[in-house]
Amino acid sequence: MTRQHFLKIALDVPLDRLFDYLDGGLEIAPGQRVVVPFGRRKQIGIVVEVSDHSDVPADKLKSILQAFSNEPPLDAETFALLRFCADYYQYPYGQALLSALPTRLRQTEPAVSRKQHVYALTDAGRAAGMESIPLRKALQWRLFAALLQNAELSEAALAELSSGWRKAMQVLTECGWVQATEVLARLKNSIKASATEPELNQDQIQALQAMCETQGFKPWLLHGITGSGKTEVYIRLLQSVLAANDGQALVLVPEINLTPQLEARFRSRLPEFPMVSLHSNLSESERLLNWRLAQSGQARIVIGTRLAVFTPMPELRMVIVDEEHDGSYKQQDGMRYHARDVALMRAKRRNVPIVLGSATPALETWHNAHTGKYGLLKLADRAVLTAKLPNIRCIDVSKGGTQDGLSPILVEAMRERLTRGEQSLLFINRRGYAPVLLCSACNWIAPCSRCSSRLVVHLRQGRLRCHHCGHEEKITRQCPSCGNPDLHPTGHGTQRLEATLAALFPEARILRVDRDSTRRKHALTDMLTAVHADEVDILVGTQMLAKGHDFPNLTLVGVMDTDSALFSPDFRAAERLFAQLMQVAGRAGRADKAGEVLIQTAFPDHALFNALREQNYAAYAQQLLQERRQTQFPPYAYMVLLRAEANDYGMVQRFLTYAADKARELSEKVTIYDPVRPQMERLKGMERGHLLIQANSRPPLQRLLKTLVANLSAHPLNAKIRWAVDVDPLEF
DNA sequence: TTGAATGGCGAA
DNA sequence: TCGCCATTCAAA
Repeated sequence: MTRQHFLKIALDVPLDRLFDYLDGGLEIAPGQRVVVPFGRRKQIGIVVEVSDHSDVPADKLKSILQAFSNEPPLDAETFALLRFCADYYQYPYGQALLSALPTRLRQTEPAVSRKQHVYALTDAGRAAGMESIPLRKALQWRLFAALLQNAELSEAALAELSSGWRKAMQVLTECGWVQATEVLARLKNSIKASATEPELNQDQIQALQAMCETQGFKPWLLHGITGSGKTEVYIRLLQSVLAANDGQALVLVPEINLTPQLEARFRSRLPEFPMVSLHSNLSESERLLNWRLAQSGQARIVIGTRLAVFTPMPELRMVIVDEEHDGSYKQQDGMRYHARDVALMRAKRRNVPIVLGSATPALETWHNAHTGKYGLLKLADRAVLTAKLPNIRCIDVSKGGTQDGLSPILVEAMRERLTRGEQSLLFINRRGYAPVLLCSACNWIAPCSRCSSRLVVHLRQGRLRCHHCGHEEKITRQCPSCGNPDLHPTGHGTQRLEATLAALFPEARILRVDRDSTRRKHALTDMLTAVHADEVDILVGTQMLAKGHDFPNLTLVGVMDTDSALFSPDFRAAERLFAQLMQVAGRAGRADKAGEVLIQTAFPDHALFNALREQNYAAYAQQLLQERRQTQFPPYAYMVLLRAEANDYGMVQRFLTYAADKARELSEKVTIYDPVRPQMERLKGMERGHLLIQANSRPPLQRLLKTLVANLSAHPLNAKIRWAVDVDPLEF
């Protein structure tokens, strides 16, 4: 008689335990994906362990229905990493594990990813040229033209050109002008590089030397301003780490927008190392394919957004987290992990180095670099020696003097750029026309019905919009409170600024870049291309423009209104504002032209601006850290936020009060504050509240949370309200 | 989370 | 007493 095996299986259910199943006579290994009966439905599960005993009564055990034995199993390292995360972030293990997989692997069907191809012109095609395509075949023309511009095009890229590309491409292939290559094959024999290697400066050389000398786990903070050549350091590092063996490297970037840029640069400089990207804009099948290529070790470089931090990589030798201070690394629902922190943990468990790159590191990181926990490497100079740091000045607007939000000095500076044929960028962090609709008679302000926020005026569409819940209504002419027909859009948004500028500089070509104007697919890329082609004189945009884009002809950056962040109750507001302004300032004068940054503020003497003028992150960070130490905020304390929301605040309050009492009863060396309402009290019709828990070290917090979460799950209000534990919260 | 089981309560 | 809804509980 064969020995009975019990399978401990992780399921996508909100229960922090594994479920035992019988193997049904199948040969099953840990890491295998299986289909099991659960209640009265089917569920996908991952076998975590094969054991020869079970504590579950025999009559309760069921057999698995199906096993996907031909799929490569999930490795032990990934299990361990997600087990750690599930514990640390107080999230059910099964859900943590399943949510780290591509969607295709979370379905009960076998996961097939169709073979992907890339297309490139053949020599014959190149020789034949565009002329050989019949004039009337417009689509073939477009495809051919695109292939002339790009060495190769993926199916995804082609699908963006036209949905009917396959047929036209088939004709081109049959003529022998175009060659299709399977993606896997291409991974093995990549195209040869043509890009030249720039000379390194002294800082870069030293940084590389330091990093290459160490072995095993070592976190490095690579601190360098925009344009100081961080990317070049990454490239050289990847070269040296990957060339030595069959290793893999993981590169994280904050936003999808930034992956193509970095990817293109890596591809041209590191052609010998097959690379895949992972982010949520990929199609399901593409994501699965890339994930599998990483899992099999064929992809040597994986570049992706936060979700990529969990990608199985059997030969992982190095991790890079670019713009490590960026808040996008924090997952804001489900398992609320911070990808930078998970990456650090992963590197530590794997015993490999990790590089955190930033011009304005998170204070947590800066602190670690100064206590010696991380190695600190500075890139002080701009890598291109001719490029100068921008000149940053504040314009005092405390005594008014602005017209439609613009000060004469800023207008004059813009006029100068116009006459010189250079570009200006106005940075304003408010989209829409005006942030409020105000009644001049009774001071009524148009509110959102579902959130505790104001409706934003979108004049062109004639609508009022809530930027928090998406609620929309028509602009009212009459005040619903006093009947006064004189409602005024008040304050300035991107649309209004655009209109103001159009009136001020009728001859200028103005482009607005915000979430509204870039909603269309590829809109952002098209706009950036236009800026590069000098088809734009003045750019008006939100923080979207702050990140990662290099505009060589841009010599003036105007910053409109950031004062609210100076006095925000959020203790991280100043840190974030500084990072943001540094980043926008970096847009000015990157090539051979000196840039100028003008900041309109009513508080020109604020310490933040003083530090910014000198581009002295270190000094300002030191000051902020001192404040944090005095007030016992992170990084001098560890925080956990218990968030709760329900239709009725009474329930939220009862739940949080219970939680607070319970926590106080359980706590050792932990501070429990009283439940409070967040800045956004109501969101999408839900009344919100939260409870802050704080301690000087992590272990007591973790111990408390474990019991507290178990208690709360058993609480009668558990089902009635939505609640979540946010460990190391960024937003309050 | 989902789905089944339980129990309260108004209508018949 | 029936049937409907809301609440509670188990899931291997």
